[in-house]
Amino acid sequence: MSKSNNVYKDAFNRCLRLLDETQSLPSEPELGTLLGVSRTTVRSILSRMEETGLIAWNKRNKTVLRTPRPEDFFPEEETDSLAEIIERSFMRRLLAGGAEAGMQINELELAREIGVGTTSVREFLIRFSRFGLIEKRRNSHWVLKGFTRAFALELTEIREMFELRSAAAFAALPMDSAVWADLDRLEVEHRQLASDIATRFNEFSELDERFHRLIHRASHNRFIVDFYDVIAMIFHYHYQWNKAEERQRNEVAIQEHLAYIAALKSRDPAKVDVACRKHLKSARQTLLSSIPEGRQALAADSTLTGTFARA
Amino acid sequence: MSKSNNVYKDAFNRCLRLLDETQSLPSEPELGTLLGVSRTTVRSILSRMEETGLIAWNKRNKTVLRTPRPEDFFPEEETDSLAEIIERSFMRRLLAGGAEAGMQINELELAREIGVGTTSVREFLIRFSRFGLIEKRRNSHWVLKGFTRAFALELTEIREMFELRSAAAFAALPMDSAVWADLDRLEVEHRQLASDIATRFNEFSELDERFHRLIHRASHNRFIVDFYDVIAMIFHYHYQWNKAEERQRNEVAIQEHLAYIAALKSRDPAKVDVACRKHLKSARQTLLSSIPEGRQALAADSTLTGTFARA
DNA sequence: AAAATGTTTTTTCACGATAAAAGACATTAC
DNA sequence: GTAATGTCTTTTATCGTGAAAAAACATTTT
Repeated sequence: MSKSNNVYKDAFNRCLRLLDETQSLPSEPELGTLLGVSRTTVRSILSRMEETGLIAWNKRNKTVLRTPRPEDFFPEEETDSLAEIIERSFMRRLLAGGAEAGMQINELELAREIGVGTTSVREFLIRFSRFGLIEKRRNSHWVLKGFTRAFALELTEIREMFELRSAAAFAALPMDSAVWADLDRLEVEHRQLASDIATRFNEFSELDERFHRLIHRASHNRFIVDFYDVIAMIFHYHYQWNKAEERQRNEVAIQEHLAYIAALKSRDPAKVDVACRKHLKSARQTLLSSIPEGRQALAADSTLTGTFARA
Repeated sequence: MSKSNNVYKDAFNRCLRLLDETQSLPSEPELGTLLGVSRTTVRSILSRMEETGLIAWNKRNKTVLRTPRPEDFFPEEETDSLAEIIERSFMRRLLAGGAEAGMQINELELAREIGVGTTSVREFLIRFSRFGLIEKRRNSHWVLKGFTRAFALELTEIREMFELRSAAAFAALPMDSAVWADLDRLEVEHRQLASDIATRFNEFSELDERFHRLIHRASHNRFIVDFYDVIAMIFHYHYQWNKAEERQRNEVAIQEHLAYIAALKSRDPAKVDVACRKHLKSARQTLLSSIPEGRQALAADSTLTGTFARA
């Protein structure tokens, strides 16, 4: 199968939405920049749009012939990259239970079950290893360290260290820095979400990530910025499986963020420290409460074979 | 070529040294544990030892027939894993000059120049990326961020944060913890090295790593422990290219370590903090002084093609 | 029966091959 | 002459394959 053309399909779908909005298409290089793909892919997209009668295309003249219909789009599941597919599949197994600490991870089995080559699985595991949840035995298998309370505590310890430092650096930024405008925009978004919380509470996780990434960026330290990837990954999946009291939790978090934002705007280091600590403390509580100690197999079908096997 | 048998060759050489020392060989499983390889590899080793007349081997009876000669050993360069070969080769290019920040890294070219498959190079780059020196453009090439002053500052910022915390945790460890004995042993090694510094100054880097790893382990935080890999990698190569005043630098560092050890043994948090800061400060100075700002191509042969190409 | 050796199966590691996607070069249009 | 389009080349992403190494199973020895 060699390589799927998901880049093309995903860009095609995004291009359709663009077409729907603007009713016109720019030049090939411009479209490439807009979609984040090369001209080669842009031209494939335009070819198909011409074939399916969406546009008339002759050199620089691109005329929109009709509005995109649902059936013009590629199915969403065909637009995911292999890495995304593998990650989702792996995380589902990890969180579905039956994945106890110390178990072995079998590359070949994982590859077969997901239906991909071993190379892709290997590369995924190497990339994933920086999250601290798995570990490689030299010349041998991977070992699952498990999504345990210890993991959550170690993660939050670093997070708190990094965020306190980043927040302090943020507050010390000169007033003419562009971040203050970014912060203002995020504040507005927080207020809008707060007033609409009943219907839009599930939009918080995305806003949460943008907010914290903005703060971490003020550290101007690549290791701090990169570490947020670990936090983001954990929270991403955490939000998916822990839906209990989601609305209420998010409501509280928004208020904490607003207090945090106000503290940053005051540029008073002591106030920033207090607001940051308060928010981090409740974030830690939320995460910890979703990891019962002695996390066991939740499903009873945990057999001795499969991706995760007993050591 | 599929896969080299470097694991076997390396284990064979180590087994020869063992044979030379003990004049006998234990059972197959025991030997496997000792050498850190599987029984399959152990049996291959024994087979060759029998063939080359080193031992007589009949089931459990392994009789040593003669002492290993230099020509019995596999050449050292055949015992390196592919990952090691690629890393060394990559770092040489990186440090040899001509590798400016922003340059592209070409997987195919790198693979061809080193004489290995692309998969191995890809996996190396993914693993290496956590060191913060390179960055991947989605669906495209890697970008070299460069071994710059900024990098060194960001690295040491985290290092100092982590080590101060680890040192504090270390000092707070109960007296019956096994680490105190480890610390005592390291202290002795430091004193021995200090008295022999004229001839053995180049042994310091290895001792340095063991000392700092012991301290970091007291944090009981996998992210802190893992981060030391980044520091160790940088210092490893740093020691190789910056030989200026090596002896004097190491002499100073040993004294700082001894003061640091004394502070830890006092278990007085304030003293630990002072000693730790002092050592970290001079470690940072040493690193920074070896990275001239505006680090340019040192070699004149930097062409527009090759592993690192101008963006 | 515990622990070794002997044998077979499975998994990891590394490669070359191939389609997708990016990038470079040549040509044309404004 | 700048910026687009048209064409060709190179690189990246992914797979299947095969040897090295690990692991599992069977048999023998003490």
